[in-house]
Amino acid sequence: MDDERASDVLWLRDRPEPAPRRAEPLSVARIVTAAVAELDEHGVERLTMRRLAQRLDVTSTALYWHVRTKEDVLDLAVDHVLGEVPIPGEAGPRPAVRALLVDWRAAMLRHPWSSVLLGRPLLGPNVLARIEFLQATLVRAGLSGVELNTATKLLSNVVIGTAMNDSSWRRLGDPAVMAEVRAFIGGRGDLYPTLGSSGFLDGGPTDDELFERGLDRVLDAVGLSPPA
Amino acid sequence: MDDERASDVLWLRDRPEPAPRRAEPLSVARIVTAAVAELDEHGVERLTMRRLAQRLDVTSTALYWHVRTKEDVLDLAVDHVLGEVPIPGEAGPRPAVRALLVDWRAAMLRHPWSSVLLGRPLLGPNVLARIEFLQATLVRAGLSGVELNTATKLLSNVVIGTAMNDSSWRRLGDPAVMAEVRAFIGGRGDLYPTLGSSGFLDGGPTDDELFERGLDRVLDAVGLSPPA
DNA sequence: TCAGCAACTTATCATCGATAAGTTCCTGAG
DNA sequence: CTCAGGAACTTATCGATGATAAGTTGCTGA
Repeated sequence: MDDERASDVLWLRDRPEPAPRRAEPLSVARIVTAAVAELDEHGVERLTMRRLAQRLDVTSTALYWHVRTKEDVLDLAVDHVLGEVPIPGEAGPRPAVRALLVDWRAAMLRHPWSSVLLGRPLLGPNVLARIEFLQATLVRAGLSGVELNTATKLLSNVVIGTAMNDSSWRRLGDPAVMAEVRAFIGGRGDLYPTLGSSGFLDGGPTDDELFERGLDRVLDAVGLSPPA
Repeated sequence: MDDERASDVLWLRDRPEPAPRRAEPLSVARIVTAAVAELDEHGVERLTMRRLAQRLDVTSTALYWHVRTKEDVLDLAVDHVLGEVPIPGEAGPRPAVRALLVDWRAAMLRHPWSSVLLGRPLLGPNVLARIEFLQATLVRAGLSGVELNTATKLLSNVVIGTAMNDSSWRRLGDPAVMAEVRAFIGGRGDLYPTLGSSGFLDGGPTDDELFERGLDRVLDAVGLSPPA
């Protein structure tokens, strides 16, 4: 791609082959799809404009025709992940909110790199649509004013926090490393007596169960009528 | 530092001046302090091993004597921020937990770059000490088993989520940009009817107030005896 | 038919993280 | 007193990376 030199001598150079006729032209959509795939496979630190271009069979500079910076690509990728979150249909406010948030978290955990990229303001259309739905549903449940905004922020914070935490643990995946961590903390009973023996690090319910338990508590606390 | 060429001709080169006698030698602690300062001033994307070295009046490669990679520096910087969070003294469980979490959030918002770096597992001594305190206090309040771990995760997730969200909004600080965002969302009443009119983006209580309100709800929900 | 623009490629930068190979100064054993 | 040796640096250098500038190509419509 970026390499591949031609001869310096004019007459020895290959004639510019029939030009393979690009099947489908590049587009922002294709770039984003490729970026998400690349991120899923190799993680955020290995996403390079060149690697991305290679995957699309283009030179890296071609990307800049469709996209202004690499950051644009990352923003688009994050919003793409949120596009995977289904917006609940007809349902009572509580089940609707619960489903939205559970799926939101699940989508982020399917793409663990996405939580690393939450640093910048989330303003993509997919994010906004989900926050709009969240808040609209809370309104439907009778919230308003300060209570409404408290609940909106609290709920989205819980999801983002959990995605952040759980996916970062998941990212160090290697069970050997995980065992090392447990051994380190468990071995320092002087410093971490509670953490070492509470089952916080191992055993017990899965992340998902703990999250859903916590979420139900928050939904209660926020004033969404408890499940029948 | 890294530049500054000498003559190629041996006899024309300056004699190696008296060697300014380094006052205090480099150390991991000094590196971290400088890193935090640099991050506070210029943000995460401008932290460079060279800039960091320059601030310490050393060449960039000198840093690698004390630190293995740049990531080490970032990990240390994040843990340093958590070191600023005071561990509450004698107090009832609820006020203690509340104070810890409020201060935790405040520390992260004082260093808005820190939330961007939460991607990796938090295993520094300062983080662990605070999580240990959190969980120990919850035990003191009577929690145990699944309830305990649910509460621990939920509470830390709420803090991390809020730090993430609020600091990313704060980071786009420029009121002009903020106004632009508001105008964009408010102008799309077709897409975002609720968000545009709920005061979610502007007016009303500050981030801090909304956070503390939400936190109190969660503390209730988690089974910490409500305040007297 | 040909001007002109969209959609690329080639060439090239400055900058970055990191390694390898010196260099210098201080310390302590003899 | 000295001098070996290691701690704490510096110089030189590498390959990658994000990004820009300046071509090049081929389709389209007047």
